[in-house]
Amino acid sequence: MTGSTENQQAARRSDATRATILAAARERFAADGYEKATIRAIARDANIDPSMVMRYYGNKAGLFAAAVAIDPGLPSLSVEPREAIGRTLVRHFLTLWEENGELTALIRVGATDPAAAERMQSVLREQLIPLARRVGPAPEQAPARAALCASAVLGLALTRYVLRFPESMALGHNEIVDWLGPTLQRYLTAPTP
Amino acid sequence: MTGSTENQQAARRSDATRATILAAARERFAADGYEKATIRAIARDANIDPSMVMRYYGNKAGLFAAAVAIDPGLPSLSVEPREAIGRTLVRHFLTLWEENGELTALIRVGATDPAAAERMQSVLREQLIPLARRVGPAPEQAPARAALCASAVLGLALTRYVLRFPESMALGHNEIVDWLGPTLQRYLTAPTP
DNA sequence: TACGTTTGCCAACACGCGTTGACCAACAAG
DNA sequence: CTTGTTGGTCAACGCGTGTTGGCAAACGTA
Repeated sequence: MTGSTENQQAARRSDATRATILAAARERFAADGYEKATIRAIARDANIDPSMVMRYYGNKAGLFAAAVAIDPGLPSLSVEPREAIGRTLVRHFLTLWEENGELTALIRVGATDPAAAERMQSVLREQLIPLARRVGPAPEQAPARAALCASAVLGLALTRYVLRFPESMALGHNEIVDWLGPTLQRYLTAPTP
Repeated sequence: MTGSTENQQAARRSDATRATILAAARERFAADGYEKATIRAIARDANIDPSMVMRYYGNKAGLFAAAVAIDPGLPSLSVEPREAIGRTLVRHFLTLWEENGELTALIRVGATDPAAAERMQSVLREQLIPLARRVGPAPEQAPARAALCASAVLGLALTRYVLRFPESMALGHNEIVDWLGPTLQRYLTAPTP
């Protein structure tokens, strides 16, 4: 409450710099992981001084938190036919992954940083498990079924976007949907084997 | 040739230290990744001086290379019935992963180090693709089918041993084989969807 | 014009890193 | 006992890191 009429923060002159830093940070974290993505390198990419990063984001951990603060919300799947959920999910994750590299950064960093790993786990807990509970046969199996789906999707992301196996990068979108779709469908809805 | 009768290297007094260093290095690399697993920390675990690591392994890269110098050879699958390859493969990888942590280290480091990533890729090329070519329907599809298998297996390893999702760690061995077995079986042998 | 705030750059700090070379103790051979 | 080799410790180097505080220019306002 500043007493002024403006309720939300006024647009500051430095917002452009803030955004530039954040964009450079996202690229560097996605490409190099946490330790190798140095503040100096990010600042060099953004054409500013390293001390500006500290001023605007506090410290390196704060920068990373701001860089990966996105929410990969699942689409409204309630309108989908139950037999197509697998394919729809794969398509959703595929486009999600290709259009913003924060998710690649999250895997790269999560491989060594427990905090980032927990952030990924929260997506599992708050989105994938509830979905499995809605569409699956037995509610108490939802965590296991969701975990299997996560392993399938993250496995593809790992080989394709992180490790960059040529054989995995060569797969076309439709090919991936055709192969992984039935897998997720089975993990979610098939009876216990 | 030293002129002595012994042809192969004699057992040296320092072999115990060498082994201790290597064991500590494996644990640290698996737990922390390449950058956070410092030579000083590894030496502290092994109760020796950091300079010994340099003397015996040259430099940090050499230490890591020695720590992950293992060959996850596939068992002789030619004797297996063709319909059980999926389940057999899953069981094989599962035991492989649990009894030596080098593979976890390889994923953790491969997430940020291209050299380690290439080492993983070589397993795909030299073992999984030939297998897919032997058991699959169309030889030219072998790389794609093998890449899908790798994504399934590595995805489970990622969520279970690297990110350590509780929901993934809670899965029992038989449960994993029952769910992932048919997936690999389909990736390897099913007709193109 | 004068003044306080914002935006940015520069130089430096303390720290931990990989790595090196000098030095000492234990052992084997003469 | 003497001598050369091996196993191991210690202290230090150069470097890059995250982080800090001071100072100069640009800006908005009166």
